[in-house]
Amino acid sequence: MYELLKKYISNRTQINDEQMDFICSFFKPLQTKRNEILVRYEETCQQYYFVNKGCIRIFTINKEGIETSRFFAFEGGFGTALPSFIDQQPAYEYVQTIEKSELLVISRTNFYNLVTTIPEFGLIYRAILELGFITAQKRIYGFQGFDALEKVQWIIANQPHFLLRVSNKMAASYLGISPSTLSRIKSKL
Amino acid sequence: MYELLKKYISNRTQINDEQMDFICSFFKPLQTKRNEILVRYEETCQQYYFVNKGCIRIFTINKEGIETSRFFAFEGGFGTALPSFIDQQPAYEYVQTIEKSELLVISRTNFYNLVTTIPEFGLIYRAILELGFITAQKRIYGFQGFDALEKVQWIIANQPHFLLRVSNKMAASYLGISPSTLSRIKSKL
DNA sequence: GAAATAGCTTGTCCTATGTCAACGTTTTTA
DNA sequence: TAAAAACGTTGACATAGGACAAGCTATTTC
Repeated sequence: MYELLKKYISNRTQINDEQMDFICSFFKPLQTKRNEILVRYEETCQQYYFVNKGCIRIFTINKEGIETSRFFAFEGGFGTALPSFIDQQPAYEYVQTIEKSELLVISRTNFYNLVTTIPEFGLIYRAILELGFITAQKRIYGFQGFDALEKVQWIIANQPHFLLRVSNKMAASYLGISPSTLSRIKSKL
Repeated sequence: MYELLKKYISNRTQINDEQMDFICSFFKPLQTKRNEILVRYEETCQQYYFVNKGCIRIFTINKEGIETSRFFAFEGGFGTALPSFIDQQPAYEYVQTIEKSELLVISRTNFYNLVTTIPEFGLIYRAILELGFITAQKRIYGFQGFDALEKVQWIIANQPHFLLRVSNKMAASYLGISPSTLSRIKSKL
């Protein structure tokens, strides 16, 4: 149950078994269904999710009803409505499992307690933030000034499994192009 | 010289005068000219910059020669080629002062020493990363699916001084629209 | 302070991509 | 397993905004 999470942590910092088990004891298993919503728009996010199996999607819907996907967390990754989790303001987004999934959930309180009391876990959080920041930057760079074809090539180069794993519609809403355009581009390679 | 920096720190964490002075002692003043480059493409970034006066721009140039501006730090803000600073890979971007500026510079080594040894400074770094992440997210949301007019309205709402402070060309390259389009939109409000 | 360089504005034209619709296929539900 | 719903593909059409160029203005440099 905790193998992936332990691997995630031990890959990023040195930590003894006792502390590892202590950390894991705050993560509770959660089974979810396809398309289950974990955090709703305007809800304040109180949990951090680790994906053991399945996939989490973070997305939003604007006033015209258009969906934008912001982030996908697959097996072995963390995901939540991080801006809301951090500053405890209502989320401008939804958190959803797009497949039947198996998650490990930690409450915000316990998460920040671990960050504060266990320096190694503080490092983990720092690494999450650093990586999140770098990923967001790459996405801005990756998309700004790119046409639709270049965006698709970019995602293939940077996240090879992405197009195989998520639906056309969701992929298009992540890339900021219409499903029709994505479909046309894929048909030409 | 150090007023703004001290204000930045004391606004974000509790710290005594002695530690404050200790922290400040690692920041060295640097005068720069208009359009001076501080970090070049493919250089590995070794410094963090605090803006006392003037303005830092982070930007990149793609293979077709098109500039994209990623971030502007004004008086009282931090800026650097953060992805490169964090992971010590060559930067895919430039750091530049777009006006005659007065900076306070700290080396990466000293910066991370402070982060590690002074918990309050660790909190400052965490706050920088959290804010950077949230800002990047808002930008992705703010721009995805927006047309040119909406982008301009967005920047006016979120950074009211932005269009007054930077050139049309740079503003356009930040918004991901052409200078012509920005000019046309501004003329209609 | 004159010359040169860079930036801003605005017109014309053109293309990439969105919208809409029709049809076929896959997935879900009962 | 049958019906319904959602999704993917493709065609026809419309349009936002980019490219380019010309002229004007502001800024820099010497």
